[in-house]
Amino acid sequence: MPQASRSNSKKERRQESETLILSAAEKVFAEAGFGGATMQLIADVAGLPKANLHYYFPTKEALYRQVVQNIFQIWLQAADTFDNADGPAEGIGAYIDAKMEISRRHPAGSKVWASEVMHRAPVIQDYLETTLMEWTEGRAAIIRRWIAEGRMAPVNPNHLLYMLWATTQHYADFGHQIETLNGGAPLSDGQWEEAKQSVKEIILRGIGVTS
Amino acid sequence: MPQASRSNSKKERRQESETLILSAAEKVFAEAGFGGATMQLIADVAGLPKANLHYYFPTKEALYRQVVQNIFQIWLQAADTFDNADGPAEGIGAYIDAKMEISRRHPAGSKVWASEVMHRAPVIQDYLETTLMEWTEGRAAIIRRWIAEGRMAPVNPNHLLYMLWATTQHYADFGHQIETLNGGAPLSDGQWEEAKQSVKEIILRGIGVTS
DNA sequence: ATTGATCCTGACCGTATGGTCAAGTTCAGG
DNA sequence: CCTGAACTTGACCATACGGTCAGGATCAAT
Repeated sequence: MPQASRSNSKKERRQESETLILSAAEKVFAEAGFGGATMQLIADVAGLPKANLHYYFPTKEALYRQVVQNIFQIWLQAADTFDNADGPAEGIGAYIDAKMEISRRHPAGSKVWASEVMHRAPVIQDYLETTLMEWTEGRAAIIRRWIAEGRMAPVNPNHLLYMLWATTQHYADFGHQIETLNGGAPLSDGQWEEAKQSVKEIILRGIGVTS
Repeated sequence: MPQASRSNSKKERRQESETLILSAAEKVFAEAGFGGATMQLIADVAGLPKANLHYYFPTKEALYRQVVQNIFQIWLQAADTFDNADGPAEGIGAYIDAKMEISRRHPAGSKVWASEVMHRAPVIQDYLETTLMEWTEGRAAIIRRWIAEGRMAPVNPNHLLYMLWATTQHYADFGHQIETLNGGAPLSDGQWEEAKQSVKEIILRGIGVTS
């Protein structure tokens, strides 16, 4: 009988190897960019021989594509906070919290995403045109409703969303700059909290919401 | 006698060649990243043989370094608007205008800068630690003074600056995403104006300044 | 017209990279 | 215990890359 209970079934080991490789790849792609990353370095970080990587992912591009898609999923997940909200203060506030948390927990992923978009999205252009487009229009509609209901100032929804993305992701993508300006030390727990509060405070007040 | 009046003196031609190469390099580095860019492609874009590039710039890294330094100069130039201002509305408003204009006019440069910082600033770390650090502290002091004078809300100056950088540079670095969400078309003149106004409106209101 | 310095470039070189492969190892299922 | 499929990996290959160089072209100064 198949040993479903054993911790290392064949399927599970495959899953583990893929996760290990994807995690190493995310780091290396974030630090070196797609062009600067090498399969050898990813293999070293993962602690596997290079040929093994090509067993699980046929090409460097396939591996990269998987990394980017994983990030995109996390990115979209933060959307829930927006939908289930009662109003702008709660919805946008929670969205900022969620995205700041992503910047803090997945800085490498954020950088890979930024790099991909900066280079004209060679592998996820279709996602931008479909999923992201729909997501954006949906949230813009919610914002417009809030405005119509007089619950926030009449601002352009798209530019508000861009500001939310820009500001929150900045803490991951430009984390090194922030760290340098912080005297070379990563932001402490308290400083992260302060960052989150600052962003929320300025933006919420900026759209006429008194939290 | 040296032909100082002739349009193509030796010095001028050297200058022209260097500018041509730097311009091509900026484009290619922005589109492919440092690792993905090739000297051959830069040469093709510049319309010169590859060996010629190595005559003016000994290595790929030296060329890249020059590109990054040029961007940094433009970046710092926008600071003037901050210093010569009477108060937060004028100072920060003008700074946003200036940085939005940079995003519009130098999108490639902005991307190169972003890429450099994202990759832990391998070639301009010293600039971050000296020039940028001083610049930031100087502007933070101005903001603190404005706050003390009761001319704006008491916000953390550093996080305000990060927000200004993030939001304005987003329009260059993530221009492709914005373009896609705009139906595939670059922002029109009017849309750029709207973007600028939106950013200024939300941030100025967000820091308690009624422009 | 001569000359020396600067500029230009095709051909070349060593290396590192993405990817392949064949021979071996492991292991679930019978 | 056998067997075949899934997995692992050291050795290898073709290519593309950054960089070099020798020889020629250009041109300001005399």
